[in-house]
Amino acid sequence: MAKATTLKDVAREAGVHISTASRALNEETRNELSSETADRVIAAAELLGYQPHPFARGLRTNRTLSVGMVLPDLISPFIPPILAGAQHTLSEVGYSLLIGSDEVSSSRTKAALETFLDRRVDGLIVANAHLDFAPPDAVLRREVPTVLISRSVEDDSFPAIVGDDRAALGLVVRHLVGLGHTKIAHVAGPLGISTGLFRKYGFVDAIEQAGLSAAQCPILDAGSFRAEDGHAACSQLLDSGDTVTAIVAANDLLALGCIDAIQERGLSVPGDFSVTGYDDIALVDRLDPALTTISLPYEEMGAVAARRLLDLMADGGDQVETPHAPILLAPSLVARSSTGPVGPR
Amino acid sequence: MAKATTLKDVAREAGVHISTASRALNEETRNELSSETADRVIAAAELLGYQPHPFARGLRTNRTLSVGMVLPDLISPFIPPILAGAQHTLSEVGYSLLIGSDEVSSSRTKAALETFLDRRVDGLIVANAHLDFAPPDAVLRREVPTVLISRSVEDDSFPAIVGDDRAALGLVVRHLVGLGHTKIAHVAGPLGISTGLFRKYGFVDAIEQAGLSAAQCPILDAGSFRAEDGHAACSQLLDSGDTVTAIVAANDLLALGCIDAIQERGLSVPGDFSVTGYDDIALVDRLDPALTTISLPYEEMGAVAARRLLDLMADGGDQVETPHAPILLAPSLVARSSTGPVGPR
DNA sequence: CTGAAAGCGCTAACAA
DNA sequence: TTGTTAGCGCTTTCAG
Repeated sequence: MAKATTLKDVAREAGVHISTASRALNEETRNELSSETADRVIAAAELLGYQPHPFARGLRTNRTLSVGMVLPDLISPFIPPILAGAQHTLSEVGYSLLIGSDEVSSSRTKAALETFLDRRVDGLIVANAHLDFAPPDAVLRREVPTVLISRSVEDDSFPAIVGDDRAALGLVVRHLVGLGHTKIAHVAGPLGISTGLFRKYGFVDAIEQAGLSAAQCPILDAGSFRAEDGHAACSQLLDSGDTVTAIVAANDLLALGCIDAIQERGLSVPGDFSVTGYDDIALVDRLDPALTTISLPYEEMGAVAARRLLDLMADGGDQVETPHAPILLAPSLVARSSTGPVGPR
Repeated sequence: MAKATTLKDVAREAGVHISTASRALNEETRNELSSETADRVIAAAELLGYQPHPFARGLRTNRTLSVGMVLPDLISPFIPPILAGAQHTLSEVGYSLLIGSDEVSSSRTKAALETFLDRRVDGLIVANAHLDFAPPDAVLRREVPTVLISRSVEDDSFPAIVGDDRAALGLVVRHLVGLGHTKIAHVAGPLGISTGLFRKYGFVDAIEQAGLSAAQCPILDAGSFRAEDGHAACSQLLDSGDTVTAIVAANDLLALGCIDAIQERGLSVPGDFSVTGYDDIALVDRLDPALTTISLPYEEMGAVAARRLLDLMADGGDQVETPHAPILLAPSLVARSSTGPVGPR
């Protein structure tokens, strides 16, 4: 690797002292110089293809212009848009994004976080949703600005960007009630993950708001967000002889598993049961039946999180200690053919 | 931000000189010390929670332990697994991954690449597939180890990890021929992108290998990888009165567009036309008809690329100049219900 | 085996 | 307006 041209080279080329060159190349200090020398230095830098060494600079300024992002994984359908939103927002203002994923293990989350801390990132975006996860001390001590995505923390001690699960479940339940359903089941996701838990709470709330009988609206725990577990939970429901006419699943995959279980028994969706999902992942609009689901602006979530983080970092050391109210992003209902009026069954 | 403990602190705590502390904490130089002092330093480091500052180290060693990855976008279904494969492989050996996406614009690719270069990444993974893209000089001059994904370059001057499009199209065409098809059309993707172009070449080859008449196997250019363009290309084919019985699309989305166009005309898949896709994206197995397609080990592609890059970086400055034969990853055919025997039509 | 000292490339006081 | 001088935290000769 040919060694890069340094500031010293530029200074020599321009016939000035190295510190003069530094000032000329730095927006904020350029006005301390005569425009002639400044121009000369800039020309020299251009000529030599000078690029400041970020490490040398960072060593002085204590900033890395990088932020770390921890994700539960890279594959789940709603993750890439979040990543994209954050990446674009950050790169526009010169920040680089480091990524780490934990593959659903909170020990790896911690490891990823510690790697980022070691690398002295200027900020952190944590999209890990495990409720049992405790961040490293340095994070807790607010030494590095941090925002949460899809996860709120009990004491609001960090800014959080979350989908409004309560509103979403309200939309879903009202949609079903509008179709005549009064006995509605919920197939819940993993309750150790905030999205799983909060959607369940949202469901309970929505049922109450709608004036339905909680006793007639059972909740099944699928324990995960996978289709097979939705299938299992729904099978159990169907075999129990329960008389619900609609099933609200905590995400799209669980909903697909439910539909499988229903169809396996020779029953139809939405003829015998209406089923709803959550996330509006790709191609669920093309399935038969097309899935009624909740759409969330995931890309915007990433972007909002990044902007919030930029604000935080701009505030510098004086971290606001006051509780941060979570920023809720509005969901929308996408009604398709997996839901319909209550049948005569 | 409370200032972190430095090597100097550790040295003072252990009662040794700073350089001694450095040696004790460095695997390779530890044996130059008496094990007692070494242990003492290590204990002190542990006690103070010492973490070496990567910038200070990087400034000396000229290594950043980071690699940059440029992707066409973050959303396309086959991208996240590639990213995941690379990320895991690299993080296991202590490298961090910086990501940049270009949103299908080669100017942004260049910008991303230059950002990475400025940040002095130790290596580069370029998954950008634009054939008209010219990398920055520094990359061309081999100043930083680089591997390509899903893109091979004419002169084999960079190692490339690619799916074996030729083999894949061979599988597809033989599958169709096995079902009795002899007139097969190809709906090609964008020809300015290597995957689009090479799949087209692969199709032409496969037709020839199978001994079919090229004249009876038309090629339509969809110009993109989107369903709507597949729909348009296929509509044109259907309206032209052509007598093909099977359609090989360059990716799954194009295939779905083709199926739409066929069904709109009251025709059936696979009754009247067999249709194949490419990529095996999520949920195409649940569509009606379920899509026959090609599955590629995308996660492995990311992992292989990362390993290849690690090798390259380990080789240090002495970049092998000899041409690098592309590493081909084997595709597999996933036969589903969108293909069937030639009908009586 | 350990200490001294130089310096990676840059910025930020402080002088002139 | 410009130059001088210290370092940022670390590794690495070079002495001892």
